[in-house]
Parts: sequence; C-alpha cells; structure tokens
Amino acid sequence: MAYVDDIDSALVRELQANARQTNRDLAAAVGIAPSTCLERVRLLRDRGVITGYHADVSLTALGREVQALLNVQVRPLNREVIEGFKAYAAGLPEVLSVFVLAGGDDFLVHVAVPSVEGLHGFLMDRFSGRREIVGFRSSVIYQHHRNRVIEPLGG
Amino acid sequence: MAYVDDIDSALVRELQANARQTNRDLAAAVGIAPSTCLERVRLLRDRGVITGYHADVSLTALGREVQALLNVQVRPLNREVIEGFKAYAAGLPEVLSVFVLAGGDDFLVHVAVPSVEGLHGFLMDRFSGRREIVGFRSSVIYQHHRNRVIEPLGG
DNA sequence: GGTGAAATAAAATCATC
DNA sequence: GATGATTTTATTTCACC
Repeated sequence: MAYVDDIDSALVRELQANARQTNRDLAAAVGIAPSTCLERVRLLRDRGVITGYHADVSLTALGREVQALLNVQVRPLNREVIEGFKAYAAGLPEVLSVFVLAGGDDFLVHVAVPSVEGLHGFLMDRFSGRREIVGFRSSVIYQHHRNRVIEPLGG
Repeated sequence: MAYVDDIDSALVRELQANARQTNRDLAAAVGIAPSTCLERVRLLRDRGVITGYHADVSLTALGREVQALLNVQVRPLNREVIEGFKAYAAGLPEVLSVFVLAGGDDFLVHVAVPSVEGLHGFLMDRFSGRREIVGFRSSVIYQHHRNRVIEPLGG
C-alpha cells in the first residue's frame, strides 16, 4: 500500500469528485500552496495512486437506456478460454465492464444497450454463437449507484 | 437521446480517455479551433451529455486489494425497503457500486476491502444485523476490466 | 456555428527558506 | 518538503467571417 498522508488523501478525494478544478482551487481546498499542490499531484500520478482522469457521460444521452448484468458460464475452465472470453467481451461496444469471478458463475458482464430489444439482439448476435459459453442468465438493472469517491479505509 | 454530431462524439471520446488534456490539445485532436472546442465542451456539459470529470485511483494503492460482488435478497419487496437498503449500502465506505435488479436477486453490491478477512468482517458487521436481508451470496473478483470510453452505438 | 487575435488567468519553474 | 515571485503557457472573450 502506497504511503498516502492526510494531504494526499484530501487531494485524491477532491480529484475524484472533480478532476477539472484548477490547481489553485485544489490547493485552496486542501490548504497548501499551489506549487506544493502541483508537485503532490504529480507524485500521486507517478506513484500510481492516481491512474487517470476521465469524463463521465450520460448513457441515456448516448441513447443507451437499458442496462443489464449477464452471468456467464464458460467451459472448459482453462486460462485460454477465460482470457479469450474476457478479451472478446471487453472489446464489444455494448460492454461497460467485465468481471472474472471465483465460485459458481465465471463472468459477470455489465452492458448498456438502447432498448430491451437491443439486449435480446446483443445476446443472440454476440453470445449465442460462442462455443465456450455453456449458459447465461441476464438481469435488467433498474437502478445503478456508483460511488465516485473512494478513500483508504480507516484503520 | 441528445443530438451528438461527429465532432461532439470525438470530443466525448477524447475526454473519457483523458479529461485533463488542455483545450488546445483537445481542439487539435478533433480538428477544430480552441475557441470552438471550448464552446462545444461547455454545451456538452450543459446538455447533460458529459456529467462530470473524475480522477481514477488504484484500489491497490489505497490498500483495498480484495474486491467482491455480493448478491443480496431483501424482503419485503416494497419501495421503502428497497430504497432503504440501497441508501444504506451506497453510504458504506467499502462499497463501490450498488445495482438494483429485476428478477431473482434484488441487489448486486460491488465492494473493495483490504483482505479476505476484511470481506468476512464486512459481511458480519454490515450485513448480518440487517433484518431486511434474507440471503446473500458473495463472489470474489479475480479480475475486473472496465471500458472507460463509452460511445453511441452505431446505427 | 466557426475563427483568430487580444486580454485574462493559470501552470510551471526555481531560488530561497 | 514547502513557499512565493517570475516566466511560460493556456483559457476565455469577442469582433468578424
């Protein structure tokens, strides 16, 4: 675990909440000089604590109203099949996220499509033909809340 | 669906990949003047296509090495219980994301904790006492790939 | 709706504490 | 390791196309 003091912690919190505030504002928010702030933030990137800065977009605004979670079982369970399916799923434009899991199901795939009809089409066109898939279940997502600010756990 | 032309689309793609590039670089990347670029990006925010800018952090660097997905069933299935549990889970510092689902399981909760022991502790301390929870299953995550650039689906 | 030049503001550097 | 004055660079505005 990287050593992150209270000031670093505050910087990381601020930048997760708003990555485009000016260095001056950021410095003021955490109570240090702008030049110090600049150096601290640079070090947080160099040390790999901050990995990047990304704009968030509205899926609705992009015409992708329906989200679903797909539990997928693949066989045989070997590295080649696992890595192959993971790379395949991650490369599909409908896919937001791919989880490789321990236990019962092998994958969880989070997708966003224009409609329920689009979800059906996705499953038929992208999954049905794959020989390694031995089964899947899909759950439509009613709501999704993501915590955008992640902190070191106290203690 | 918001009307997003090819230039908007390119801006959204660029800003999802790197939200802290300068306006000049962004303008150059999509082939427009900096002043035009500034105005376009402002409109994308005003129209709600871009919803924010966030730094990404390394969970490992913050000492949260273990991630898991928790399938949770709650009862009775009414608005009060659903909203109550959602708000509770979303407010926990270990929680990255909360999905409210249609079908079998009611919730999927994505957590990041320091260790497998921490996961056990989380389940005992945060979930066991809740009367509305009638069952849960947890799956440790081996790998997680997230697509950070989301585009309108072609066609 | 887009542009380029001028004005304003911020980032980056560095000598100093 | 942090600071503030200075230089360098970017953002923002606006009259014009």
